[in-house]
Amino acid sequence: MDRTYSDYDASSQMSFSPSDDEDCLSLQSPSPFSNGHLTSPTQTPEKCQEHKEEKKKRRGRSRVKNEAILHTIKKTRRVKANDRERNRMHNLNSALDELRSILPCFPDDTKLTKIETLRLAHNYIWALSETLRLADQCKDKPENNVMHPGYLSPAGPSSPGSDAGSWMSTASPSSSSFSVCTSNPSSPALSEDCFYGHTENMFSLHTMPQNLMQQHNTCYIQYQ
DNA sequence: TAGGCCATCTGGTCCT
DNA sequence: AGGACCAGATGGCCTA
Repeated sequence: MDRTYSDYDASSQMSFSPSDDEDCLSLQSPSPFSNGHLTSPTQTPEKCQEHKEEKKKRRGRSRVKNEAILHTIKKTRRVKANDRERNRMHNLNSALDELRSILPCFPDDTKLTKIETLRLAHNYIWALSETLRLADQCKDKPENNVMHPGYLSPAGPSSPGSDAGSWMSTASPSSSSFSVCTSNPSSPALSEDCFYGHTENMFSLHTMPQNLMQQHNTCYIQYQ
């Protein structure tokens, strides 16, 4: 069972060597001569002076020991904080791994970086939402049974309303602009570099929508 | 070898 | 008071 810091503080006092205890006791507890100063009639002025110097030395030693104890306490707290921080980061990484595992179809041999994972997840969510939105539109207008959402085509949207390049991009929104992605401010940003350069980390353009068709009966969506 | 990514440590700040 | 969270620093590993 772990000790709390206060536990440690208390127990650390018990870790003194016997001589430490003796020093502390002699400084803190009443001496046979009472109240910490010499009242014995047998004390000479010389002995009194020696005793004062001895007390001064002991106080000095005690201060050094107290500083050492504080240092030890700080060090112990730091070690525990480091341990917690390590665990926290491990939990964060586990969550990222879970996220990676549900992002479809990236090659098993290449692990998405953290930033790629987050951006891909963002774009994936956006694409799912967009697909559902289009499916709802199709329900409302059954006569329009063929749709071509623009984000399914590398060439860009087929109409201004079905916009936005590719949801599979992991590019930074701050990276270079790509005309396809600028038509809808709510869509994930996309860079040309990413669109053409990082696709080895992504799944096929058509994979996700086909899955979605099966899952959501969005059978009106067709591909070229 | 430079640059990217990552794990870890660390001190500060906020929250309970 | 103690834990959670955060951001900066640092060093190791890998790749182009």
